[in-house]
Amino acid sequence: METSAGAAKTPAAPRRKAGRPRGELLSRSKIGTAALDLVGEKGYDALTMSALARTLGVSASALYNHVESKQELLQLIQDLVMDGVDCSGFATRPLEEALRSWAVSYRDVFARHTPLVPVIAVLQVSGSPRTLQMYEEVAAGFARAGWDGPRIIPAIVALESFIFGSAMDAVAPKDIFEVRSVADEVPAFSAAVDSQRATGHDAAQDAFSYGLDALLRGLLAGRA
Amino acid sequence: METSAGAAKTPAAPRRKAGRPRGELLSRSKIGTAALDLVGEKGYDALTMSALARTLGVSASALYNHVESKQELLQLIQDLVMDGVDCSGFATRPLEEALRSWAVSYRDVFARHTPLVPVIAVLQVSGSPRTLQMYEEVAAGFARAGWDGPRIIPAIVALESFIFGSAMDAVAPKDIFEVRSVADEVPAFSAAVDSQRATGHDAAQDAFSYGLDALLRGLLAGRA
DNA sequence: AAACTTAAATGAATGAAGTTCATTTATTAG
DNA sequence: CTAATAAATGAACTTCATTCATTTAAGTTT
Repeated sequence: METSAGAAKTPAAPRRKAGRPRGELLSRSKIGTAALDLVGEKGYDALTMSALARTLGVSASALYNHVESKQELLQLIQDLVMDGVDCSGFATRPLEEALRSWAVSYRDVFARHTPLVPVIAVLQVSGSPRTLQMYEEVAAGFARAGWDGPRIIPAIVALESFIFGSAMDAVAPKDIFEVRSVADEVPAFSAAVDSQRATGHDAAQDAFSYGLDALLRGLLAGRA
Repeated sequence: METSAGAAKTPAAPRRKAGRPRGELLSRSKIGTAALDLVGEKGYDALTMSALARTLGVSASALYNHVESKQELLQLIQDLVMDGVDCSGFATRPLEEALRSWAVSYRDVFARHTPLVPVIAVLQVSGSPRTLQMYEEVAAGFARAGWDGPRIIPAIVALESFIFGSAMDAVAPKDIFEVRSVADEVPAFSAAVDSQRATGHDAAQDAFSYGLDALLRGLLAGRA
């Protein structure tokens, strides 16, 4: 990271040599976990540099000795959050099954952390150890199932795109498609909305289930 | 909101009755198109209330007579942007073909407007006439192809989720998967990355193409 | 032990952004 | 003519992220 090829820059990485006032107040990992705790308790709106500093008993500017920007703070959180994604299936179970449970837990995790979606989608994976580890397990699963090398990354990215989109969907208000007021202007659409609603299912959940099935079936069929 | 069924709240909707100083300086649609122009020229970072007001020859606070918040301004832009999505296929061509060209143009449009993705994903469709019209055409396409009512909305939402995710992907730096520095820790993944790169294709483009094919195939097969 | 070096915390200051509000302006209705 | 009203103004407010000069407290060196 700090060595040669351009990656995230660690700012004055604590070299543990000289003077720190009271015992070990701050560190990147303490900042990261405190931020994640704060988000868990009060949500992303409450995650400000000064609020975070307050929970750490420190001033806001002190954070900048360990983290370059709020963007980088979000990356720290993102990597921690990745721990919640279940990759256990790839080692033992058939690819389709492993992918399905991975995708479900991946979506659930990011539905609880939607503000991270735009962050991670554009993030250098090499900066996030846990994220990298996840990709390794998934890629190994594909390889073990005999997939062509050049197809593996596109398949993963396609699944992720669907997962991220679905995570944002999952937190949308349930009445996005409320169109009774203009039903006559959009008859086919409002009929479709009504008949979906009549099933009693959550639309976002249905879309994710159907979509994931379709995507997996399409991907796995296309390979054979 | 103020009446009964929740819809977009028009703030003090210009009732065209009494006093306006000089001839028709502002209106919702003028604000919307000016905002879209500004974004087109200088990007979303340059879209601030005061910068927008400046291009309109007006003070920032004046905008709040027509638009409730910046969030609502983004919704105005979103609806205008929807005009760029090509829905022409649904009227004339077979469903799969129509969906494919719709999805491609939908992704392209939002790849140029990624900051809108989190906005639209959570937006009441009834507030956006053009968006609503788009849904109508798509839903009608499904219905004409004989789809079950309750399956139509989930299919559309699943496609949209994939499209939004792919749009964000399309603007990610091309070197997100640069892992040479840690290749030995993630052998399967870095092998996959290398073999994809060897094809010379753009990874995001490949992922979108493969994924869209897979998703369409899966959706359309699942119905039969 | 005194002097030097250095990581790290402080707190005040900056600047950008969205938003509010009392006031003014100019038009139209009665 | 007067009253009512929509709409623009500009100053003020708030909340953030971020910067910087300074201070604090540990090690290191001589």
